[in-house]
Amino acid sequence: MPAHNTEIADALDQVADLLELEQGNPFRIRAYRNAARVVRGLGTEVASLLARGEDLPKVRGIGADLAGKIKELATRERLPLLDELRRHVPAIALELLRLPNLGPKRVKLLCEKLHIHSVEQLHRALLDGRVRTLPGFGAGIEKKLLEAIEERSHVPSRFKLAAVEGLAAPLIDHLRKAPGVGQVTVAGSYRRCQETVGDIDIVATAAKGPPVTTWFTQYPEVVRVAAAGDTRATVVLRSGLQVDLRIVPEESYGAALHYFTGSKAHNIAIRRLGQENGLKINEYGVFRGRRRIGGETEAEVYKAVDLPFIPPELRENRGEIEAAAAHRLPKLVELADLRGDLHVHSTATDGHNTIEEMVEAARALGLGYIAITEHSRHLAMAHGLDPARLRRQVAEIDRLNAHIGPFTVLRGIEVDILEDGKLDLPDSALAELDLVVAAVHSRFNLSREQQTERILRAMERPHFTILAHPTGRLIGEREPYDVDMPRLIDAARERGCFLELNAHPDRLDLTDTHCRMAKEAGVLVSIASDAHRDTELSYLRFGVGQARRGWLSPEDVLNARPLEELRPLLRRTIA
DNA sequence: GCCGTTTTCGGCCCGACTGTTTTCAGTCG
Repeated sequence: MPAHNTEIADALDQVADLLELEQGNPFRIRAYRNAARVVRGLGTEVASLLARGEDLPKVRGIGADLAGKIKELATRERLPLLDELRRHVPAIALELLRLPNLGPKRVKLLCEKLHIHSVEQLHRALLDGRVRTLPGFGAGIEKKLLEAIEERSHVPSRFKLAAVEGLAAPLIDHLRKAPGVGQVTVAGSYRRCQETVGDIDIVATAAKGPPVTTWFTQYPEVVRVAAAGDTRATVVLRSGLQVDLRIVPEESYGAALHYFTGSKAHNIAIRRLGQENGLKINEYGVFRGRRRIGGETEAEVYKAVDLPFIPPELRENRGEIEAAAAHRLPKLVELADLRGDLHVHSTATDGHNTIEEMVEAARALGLGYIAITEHSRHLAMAHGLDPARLRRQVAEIDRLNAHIGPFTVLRGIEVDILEDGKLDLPDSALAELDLVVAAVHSRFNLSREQQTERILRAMERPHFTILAHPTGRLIGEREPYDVDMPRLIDAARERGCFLELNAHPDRLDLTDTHCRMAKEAGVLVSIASDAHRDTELSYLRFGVGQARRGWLSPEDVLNARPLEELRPLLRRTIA
């Protein structure tokens, strides 16, 4: 059984953790972390590359040794180095490393001096006052660790974008009223539109920092102030979300925003470029010796290293720097590029608004068309449509289209893909429609081979247009079902059908790397809201964020096309 | 562990905050 990329990446990260605990060479540790990140973001499974007799792509930072280890993990699923390290380091050490304020040094002390073997034991040792007797520990750290252990059980470790949006907006409003504050911007993974966010980073400008950090820590939602200095502060909100604020002078705004937007890997690569050109780049600006040569805007930071501006969503050090240097950055899709939405529900099944209400909401967003795609009969709990009810809905849509003016409702369905790969409605019913969105809603636990075959068979059906939420995951709640995405993408290209990027903030699949694979294969992506009520059409913004992370341009997006260009593409799938 | 138009050895991004250190180590981002 060859290993998946995520498993390879986890193993490499674990090597890094273990080396850290052994206080190994920090640059060696970084090399392993970097390799883990590269493998995780790779479009293709390493194991299938090797099975096809191909080699790993050449990536800066992965030399002969790491490439060998990655291959070994992919094929043999074992790594002698990892086994060896595990023998030296107790398993609990890895777990303790995840706690705040515990790094390799303190973890080592805990294990060696207090013989801690579980988090519960640490908890007891903290309560007994044994921990504070160790060098480097004191009452302060004791308190923080106790808080962290007690908090751990009931706070989600990562937050979905939609949740963060709701928490960040009022905080930003609060900060804008701080004494002497200028700009206030959310940076970090939130600005990069990562699908989940561990904490939020805010960059603010002000001539004097302390009044702003004080104002910040007095925000009513703050339950704990983890740190507060003159220019930075960290708090935890009632929701459990951690917020870091950084205050810089106005002339450093761009450099600070760049620095705190990350990603870390992107920043390291940019700083390194600067260094090669004799520059020092930090959060205060770009410096040649002591002379500051830029940093008021992000564009100045990039200009200093001879690059054009790189959009935040691309900043993962996954080739964007090389692409920028070669002037081959994609022109990324924007929300305003979307002309319609190809996955929308109504009250006919499990939606909460009528088709007319959904049309009004779509119009208000500036869209020109939506497809009504109800569930099919197999999804009984959603009161899915049978052929007769579908026929009646089609007639209703035709009547509606006659008088809603410059807007079109497309006749669609979200048909279930049954376990054997058949679709839940007969071809005769599907033939009446403008498009058929097909989805897996059952039997998520099939083997990779079976699940892939099931979907491939469905794709062969004559009216199959779009594969909805292609991995079925619910972020933080349900793992994706096991499916060979490269094979699905290949099949979609051959078949001339499309993949959905479901914009619901709980789903957001395709993932960014899968979007990029689809783009490279020439398979168009439908960014669709899957709205079940009128307010959810605006979820398209999350889909666009994910699409941008996947390097998609307007021409890669099915519903960035006006209706007259869309229709022939949809018809092409009616084989 | 990686890498090279200064180098195949000796570098490797850079700074803030905390605590218990009384001048800085550990941790974090």
